[in-house]
Amino acid sequence: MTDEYRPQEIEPKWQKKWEEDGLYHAEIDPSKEKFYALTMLPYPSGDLHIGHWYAMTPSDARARFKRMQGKNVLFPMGFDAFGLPAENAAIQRNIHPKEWTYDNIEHMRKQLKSMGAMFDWDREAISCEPSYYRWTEWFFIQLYEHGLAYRKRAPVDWCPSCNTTLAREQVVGEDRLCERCDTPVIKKELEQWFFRITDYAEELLDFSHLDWPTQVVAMQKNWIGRSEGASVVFHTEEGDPMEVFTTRPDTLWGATFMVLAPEHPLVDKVTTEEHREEVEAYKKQAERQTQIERAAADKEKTGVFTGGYAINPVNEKRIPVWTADYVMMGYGTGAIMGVPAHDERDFNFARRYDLEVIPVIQPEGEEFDGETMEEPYIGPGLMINSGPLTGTLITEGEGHDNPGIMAVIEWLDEKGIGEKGVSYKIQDWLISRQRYWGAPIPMVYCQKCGWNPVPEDELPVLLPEDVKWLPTGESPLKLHPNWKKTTCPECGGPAERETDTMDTFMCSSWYHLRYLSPGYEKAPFKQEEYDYWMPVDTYTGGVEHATMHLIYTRFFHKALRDIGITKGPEPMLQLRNQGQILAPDRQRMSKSRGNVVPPDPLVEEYGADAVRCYLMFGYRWSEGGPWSEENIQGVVRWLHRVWDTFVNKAREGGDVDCPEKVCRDLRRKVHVTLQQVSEDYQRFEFNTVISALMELLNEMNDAVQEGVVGTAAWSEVEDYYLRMLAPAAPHIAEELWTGVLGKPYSIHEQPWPEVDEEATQKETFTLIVQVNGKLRDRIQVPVGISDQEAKEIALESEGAAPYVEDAEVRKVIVVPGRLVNIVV
RNA sequence: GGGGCGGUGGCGGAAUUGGCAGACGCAGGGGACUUAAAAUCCCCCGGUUUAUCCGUGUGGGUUCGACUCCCACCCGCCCUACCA
Repeated sequence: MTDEYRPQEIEPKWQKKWEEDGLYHAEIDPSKEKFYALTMLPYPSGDLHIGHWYAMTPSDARARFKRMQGKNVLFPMGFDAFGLPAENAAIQRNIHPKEWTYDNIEHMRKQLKSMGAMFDWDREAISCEPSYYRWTEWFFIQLYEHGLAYRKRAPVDWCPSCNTTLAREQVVGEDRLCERCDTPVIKKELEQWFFRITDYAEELLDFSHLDWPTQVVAMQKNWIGRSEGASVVFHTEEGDPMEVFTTRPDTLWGATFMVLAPEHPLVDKVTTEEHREEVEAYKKQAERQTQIERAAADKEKTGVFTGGYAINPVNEKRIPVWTADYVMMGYGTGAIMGVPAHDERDFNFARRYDLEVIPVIQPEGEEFDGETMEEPYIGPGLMINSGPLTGTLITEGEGHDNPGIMAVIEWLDEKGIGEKGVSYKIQDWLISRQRYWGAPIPMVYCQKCGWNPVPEDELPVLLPEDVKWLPTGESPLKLHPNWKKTTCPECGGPAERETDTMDTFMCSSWYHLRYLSPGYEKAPFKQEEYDYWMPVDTYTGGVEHATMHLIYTRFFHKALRDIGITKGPEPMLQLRNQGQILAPDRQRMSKSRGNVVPPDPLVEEYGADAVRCYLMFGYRWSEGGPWSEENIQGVVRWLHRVWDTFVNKAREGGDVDCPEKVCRDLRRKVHVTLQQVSEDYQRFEFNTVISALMELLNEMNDAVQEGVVGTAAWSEVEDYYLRMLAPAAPHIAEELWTGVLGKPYSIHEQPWPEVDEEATQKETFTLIVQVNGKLRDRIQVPVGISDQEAKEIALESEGAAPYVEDAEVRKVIVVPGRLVNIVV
């Protein structure tokens, strides 16, 4: 046994032994309570980043803590292995995406293993394996057969650089840039496959079964974007219905114009010959507008008059129909009523084009004049100029929170003009990608029979290996000479395969299920595994997935539940997000900035345990912060001190008589620490886990000076210390436990210690003496002291005396076991 | 514009949920050991006019007592955005 801590020697040794012994392999055990701890799987980009360590190693520590608490813990790992970068690498370096991906996986698996995490590699799942994507395809067919997948021609966001369509979630910012390459996105009309996630919008807004961060809940609510109001049908003068959605049906009498989105199908019909040229030009320009970068500040509303008119159904008023690009085809019905007196945008538009402004909501004590008002009025008030509903009180609040609006909707309903309506921002999930490296969409098109799914016994539809890497903009599958040629499952005649592949979010929507039985060939998972392990108890990962993966996977679970494949309301009960580790310069780490901190050299120099512990200690886990090579030294020193205490200091002595008080105090400290550490692991407060262990070590070393080594108290402290340390620093804990103390292998199979409540009790405490709330004295007093005694001690205390002497004591507050505050 | 999170020493961060502000660590200063350095160990470390002092972004409030609760505001980060 060396007397010096050498992580480079002990860490690989234990990793090898743990793996040989299958120490972390999880099996169904009905006698134990299960715990499914899931951490987001990496994309095999090539190298593990310190951010992966930050996300995964504290998650590992917590999974280990749960295991020691007696839970049967499943903590799996895999690779989200389909996706664009593999294809980009293929084009750039002429290497097959499969080869690139598998090389990366092999390398990253090795890196992951250096964490010393309790990943169960027997359950590894890789989404680009045929045995995996066979089931991704199968799920698609399930959704298709239950009416949740459909095909439609739609204007889609298209990245001209990546040559692919993008989901709404992958288009970022005002400039509408591609999430991956920052190229401005353009619109393109294509036949695409969609999932009906909007059918689940309402249910997705129910977070009552979830313990998720408020931030993520807020982001999802925002993303789903539910609005309550009314849908009202206007008609053009020619009698064509024009449905609008409004959250303010109470302002219907103030509608002085209509606006259609430029892409609205009715625009052509309503436009008069006189205005056709102008409207056509505007439409063209609007289309281009989405293609060019829009200046951020330019919010000026533009539009053109179509020459057509509509009839306001509430008062038969004839109002002009305009088209303008501030109305979006993708939200509501793509048509709005313009109420300039009570809407910011409508107001600006009306003033610019000199349209009538009629106020119909009036707060007390105000009288608006449509001609002269300088800004719209958005607030509450009484309805005026509103026919039979004049005088209705409109309060703050939307939909059913607003009785006045509800009264209006009821009236509209009675008259057959409109009805209660709900609108969502969320759109159906577009899953088609014109790419090679993804799971093929298992559909076949026949001239005679239309679209049909590939029969289940023919799955998986395999990707062809012999493809050409040309940046053509078309899917390599489409260009392949014969891959798409097949026969119709219905009539047996010649047919063609769908050449698009699926969005990789489809693969990651169910990976937590594949871990349950990764090799299984009869179904995506074994039922008994599902019944035992699901749902996921704790899910950890980055907040960047809040509106994509985390909505998709909830939808997926709910859709499969309705089909009869999954069970329960939600797939992941508890979610926790780690923050982000920044570069030492406080910038986000990126290859282009060249400030990426690679974990491997750190592991090489300080050991995995030190890196793990520093990532736990140096930050509030949910916040993150800049990497600091300076600060890691504190943790490195601490681990060396731990080693020194257990290996050197504690092996000497034992012949000195140790005062009983030292033992008692040390026992108290260890049990108080145990209390805190248990709570902090539970709450994901990893920084205070480590600081508590540092404090305890400091006290242990003080006690060693007093001759505590050799006592029963010391044995207990040694034992408990290593158990508490084991989740955070699994290697050194194992070495000291098994190798130095000679206790039974493995520490990671030991139970978590129990707090001895009695040992945590103190005999004395520090009584705080305040005068008028200011600290004046601290006095050691016995624990069970009465309020009266405490009061007397405080009044007579040296520190308080000068302030109390010539003053009148008005009141004395006693907080038992804590303080006395004298009010003078 | 809307939403979320946050603001505590030179730095990372604690604070039993309304009761000793600054735990633990980094950096810094001093000392011990050493021929010397590293390592290690010990001491100091919010400010100042050194005292009935000031101090948790700012200003108010509630309270015997506020980093913690309430109101108003300022700043930073993240998400989202012509949402009808």
